[in-house]
Amino acid sequence: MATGRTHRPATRSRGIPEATVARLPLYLRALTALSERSVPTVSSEELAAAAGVNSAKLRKDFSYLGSYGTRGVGYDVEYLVYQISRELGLTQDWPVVIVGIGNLGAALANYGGFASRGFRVAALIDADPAMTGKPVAGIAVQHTDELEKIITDNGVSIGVIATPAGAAQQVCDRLVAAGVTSILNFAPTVLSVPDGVDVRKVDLSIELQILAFHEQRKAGEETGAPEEGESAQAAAQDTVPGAAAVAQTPLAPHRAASGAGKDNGRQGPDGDVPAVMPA
Amino acid sequence: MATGRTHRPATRSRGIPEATVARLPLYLRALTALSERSVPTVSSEELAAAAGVNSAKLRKDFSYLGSYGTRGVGYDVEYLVYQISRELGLTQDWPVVIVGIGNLGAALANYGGFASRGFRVAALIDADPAMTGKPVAGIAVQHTDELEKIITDNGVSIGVIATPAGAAQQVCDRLVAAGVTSILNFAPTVLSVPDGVDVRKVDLSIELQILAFHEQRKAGEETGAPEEGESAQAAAQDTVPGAAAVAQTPLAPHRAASGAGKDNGRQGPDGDVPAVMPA
DNA sequence: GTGTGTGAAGCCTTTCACAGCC
DNA sequence: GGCTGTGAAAGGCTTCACACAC
Repeated sequence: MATGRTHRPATRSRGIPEATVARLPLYLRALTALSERSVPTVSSEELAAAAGVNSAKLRKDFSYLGSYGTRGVGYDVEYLVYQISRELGLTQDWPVVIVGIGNLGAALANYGGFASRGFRVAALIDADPAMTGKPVAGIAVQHTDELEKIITDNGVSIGVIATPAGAAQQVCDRLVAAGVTSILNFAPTVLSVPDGVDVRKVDLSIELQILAFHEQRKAGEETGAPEEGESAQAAAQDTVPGAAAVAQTPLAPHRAASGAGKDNGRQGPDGDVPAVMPA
Repeated sequence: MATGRTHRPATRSRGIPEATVARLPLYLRALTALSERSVPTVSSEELAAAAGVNSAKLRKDFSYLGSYGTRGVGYDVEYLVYQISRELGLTQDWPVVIVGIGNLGAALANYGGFASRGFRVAALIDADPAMTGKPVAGIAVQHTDELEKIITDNGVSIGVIATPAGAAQQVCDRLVAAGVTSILNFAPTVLSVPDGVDVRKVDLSIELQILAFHEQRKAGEETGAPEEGESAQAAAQDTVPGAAAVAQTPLAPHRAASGAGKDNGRQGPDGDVPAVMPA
């Protein structure tokens, strides 16, 4: 590795840390809310509170984008909205396909936040012939056979996989072969993709398990041995007093996926292909 | 801060890094798959590939749990499954309530991975009287009025919020007041919670925006100025050759939430209360 | 020989604290 | 006086590389 990033003239550097990128959408949402309330400017302290981070972090984050604030005053809301949108690439239109129109796929298709952020559902795709033609969220579901054509015709570069785990790798391969270079994966599988393809993973089961871990710890503390409980628990507390222990959408290590793609044809535990993203 | 963690006799230390905790479910899933194929032992290299991480990280992670491997051989699959399950608190039963039975709530209710990991859907709750009594995933939906009673009667400590953003904070407050201490939030809002309550956030819109950011960068590189593109892109590549740039469920800073709970009554952009988790 | 367990090094992220500009 | 922008310090996570156990 020995990546670049080392020194770089601060001139609007291309080198925004992943952790910062992951928080930009948070700021953007808070700013959008302010914008709708016609708030003209906001301080780092206020915005940070609205976004659920601390102000030092926010200022540092913004410093990677440039100097968009005014000392002694704060940030211009509209201007920041624009700058962050541009940085995130939301000023352009991103056609998206959703593959796997089960309960989850339907939920995603109905998700209002799509359109408002530059994303457009270009197509819904499902392998079940019975689904073909059925309208979901006002869009007729298309059969998997059409996948390649849909991707090409619409110039889709972002795909969402909401299929059962057993189908995910195969769908992924087809998406990638057809030209998709970013994938949001809801199936509980490790996808292996070629170089240059981004995959992000959302996994309900994992989130719950992490919660259970902390929950268990709490229970253990109040009951049996208080021991030296400080570690995880105590580290909480941030800017605001009345709030703690919240893990916001965390940062993204941006690391490589596994291979071992072989046994991906296998299904997880549970019955065969439960309604939505089996474990 | 100056947290503990400093030195600690390696005796099954209480101080597993958050990043490690976030990966345990990944290992557990891979191990479960191996277990079903009756694979008796596995090396760090193999398991790491199956889980989509590199082997050094995996070994380091396991070292926080204890020395469960055998040098020159590997790890006993069944034993590891048990140890990780125990560590995550999955050997006990966790009753869970899901609040907000729209498209997403229904998807979650139908999610097969619940039961198989020690989680049990104790109740489905929705504010719409028309939903009350309707069976979803074999469970009759109950009205929000019953929320407190349900929590208490079932000893629920984990709640899932799948309501529109406008309702999330209020639901959260009621859950917490009734005794819930861990919340998985699908609504695109910053929840403010009292000390000692864990919140994890899953947000589709944010994930897509992060993808768009990288996607935009790719486009910029191949088209206009190749500049000094290496930064983000190059940092990819891990263990396996044929795979890169995957951001697996990232680590969790485990930080405090915002206040500013005031304007949470406000709705996001988009129409009013779209089907599922509006932006 | 093989593969784990782990100190040490390196990198990234967060936090601090204050100079500088309005 | 207030608030941003940012070096510097601190902390945490990942990677390296090798001793050690089987």
